[in-house]
Amino acid sequence: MKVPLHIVLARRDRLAKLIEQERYLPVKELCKRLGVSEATARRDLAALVQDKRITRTYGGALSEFNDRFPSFRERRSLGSAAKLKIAKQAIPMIQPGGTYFFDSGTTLFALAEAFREQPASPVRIVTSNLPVAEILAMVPGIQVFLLAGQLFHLQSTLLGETAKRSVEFWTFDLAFLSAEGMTSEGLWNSQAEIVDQQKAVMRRSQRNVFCLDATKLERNAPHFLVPWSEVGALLTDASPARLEKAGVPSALHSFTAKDESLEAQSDEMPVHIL
Amino acid sequence: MKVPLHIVLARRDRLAKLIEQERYLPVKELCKRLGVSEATARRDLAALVQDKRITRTYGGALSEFNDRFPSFRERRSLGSAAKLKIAKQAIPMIQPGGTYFFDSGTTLFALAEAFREQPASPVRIVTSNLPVAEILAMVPGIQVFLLAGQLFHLQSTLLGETAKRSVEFWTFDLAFLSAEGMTSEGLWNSQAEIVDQQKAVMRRSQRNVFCLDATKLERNAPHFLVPWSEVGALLTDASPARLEKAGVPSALHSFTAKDESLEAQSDEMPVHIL
DNA sequence: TTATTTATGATTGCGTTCTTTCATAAAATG
DNA sequence: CATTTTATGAAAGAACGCAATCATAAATAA
Repeated sequence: MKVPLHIVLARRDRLAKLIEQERYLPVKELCKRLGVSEATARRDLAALVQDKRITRTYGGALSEFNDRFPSFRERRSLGSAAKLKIAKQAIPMIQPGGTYFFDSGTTLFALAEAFREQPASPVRIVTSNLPVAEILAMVPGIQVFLLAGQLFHLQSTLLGETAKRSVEFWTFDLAFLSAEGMTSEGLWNSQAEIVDQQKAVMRRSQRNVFCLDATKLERNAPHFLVPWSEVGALLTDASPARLEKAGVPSALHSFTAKDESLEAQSDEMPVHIL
Repeated sequence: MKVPLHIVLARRDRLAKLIEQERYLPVKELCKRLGVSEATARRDLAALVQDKRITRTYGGALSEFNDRFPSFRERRSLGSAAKLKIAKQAIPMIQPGGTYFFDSGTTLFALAEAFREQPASPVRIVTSNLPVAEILAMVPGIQVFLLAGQLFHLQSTLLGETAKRSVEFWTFDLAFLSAEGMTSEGLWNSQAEIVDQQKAVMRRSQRNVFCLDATKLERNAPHFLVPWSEVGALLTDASPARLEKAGVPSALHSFTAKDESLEAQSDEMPVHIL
């Protein structure tokens, strides 16, 4: 029989969390835990695969691991040229005495690694990104604060209601944020909880700077984050031509200083910033 | 046909590494990559399961994720005999469905390491102790929550006003706490911020269990934490005689089950609990 | 309210994986 | 060298998972 939509979505969320926690679960086990038939479990799994939140295997399901959410340590090494370019442009935005938020994701980890080499001091860094916290806590002059929240080891990030609430303790001079995809409408992310948290951060921040490499262009994700009108700045290695074609407002195409040596390492053109 | 033993073992090693790299591989894929029949692949997989190097699923195999972070394996060994004894006594107190607080400090890290080996499931673990969070977040069935707070790298712990406030989100069935010293008056700690946070935790917890090895006996520290009257239970490897001499109330000397094999490993006598 | 939509679980047929058995050929063993 | 041991792949049948179909009942829309 039909069931209210919010119940279905809540169950799928529970399902995704179960798989995230256990890393792998066979279909039968999922049926037992959710109290649904195999047919429904399969349908839910198919929906989560569609949203790229899990990976299906014969007889079960894995938490997402290969293309979009490899575990943090695996992802670190990938796509470093583009991320380095973005980081180089972001670092001058960090001024002594300020309070900055670092979002989850490998792009922000790359920024943290670069920032560690030429830190502004003193600064306060607030993050839900454990690897970021760990490397920056070692640097003299940097105070590192973690949000509260549930720790998901595959992403090494803190999420959930408590994370969102602990954002309210802060006001940020600037928040460095990331997303899974950008289209003409704006920015998208794959998990509702991440979006919620990011929105909470944006409300507490004077400026919001989004860091997305070119692979995110014209890519969709299940949850809408923000329209371009609310994006303060975009740091990317995508060319103006590609941004134009993807429908990113031209106000966000404007250049900052180019770094020729870095450009040579990437097939994309220079970094842009409003 | 029969094949030399070292070839077989080398192939199994390759197989284990493949699975570790990819986290999951279906049997057919393994056959292709190793150039063997399904029968042989299955037999190899069974051998690796026997050695606890992988986990088998219907249609494939998963890496055994504890082995994916070798740094934790190294750290596992440095738990002293006293801390192990305390951990062994603490673990039965952790019941499925409960919410538990793990304090900062190496004693609680040792407890977390022991708990990981025989976890109750499902449980919620709340901590300000980053190493504890990291190792427990990998265990299926354990939900790990971090408090907010400033990260102090030397102690790998979260402290400060935000940490204290984020304790207020929780109520604990039981809190495992540590301290720097115990005297006839009660328990002491070295940092005011730690004491503040511990007091906040104790207010939110139904039971408070303190874990202190015998070296803490008759040791002072600058900040007073609690009198013995407010201590729910004490887990220690100190003998009743020494506790008596140090002025610890005899109500806290009472025995639980002894573990003879463990006693032999320590110069101190058995673990006590109220 | 009535009508429409749709989430669900049961069923059926098909494809996949698993276990067991067996013959074979090469390694081990003496 | 002769004998024993055993790693291998093939095959058969059982067990299992999957996609498609369908009736049902509850949610949604009118």
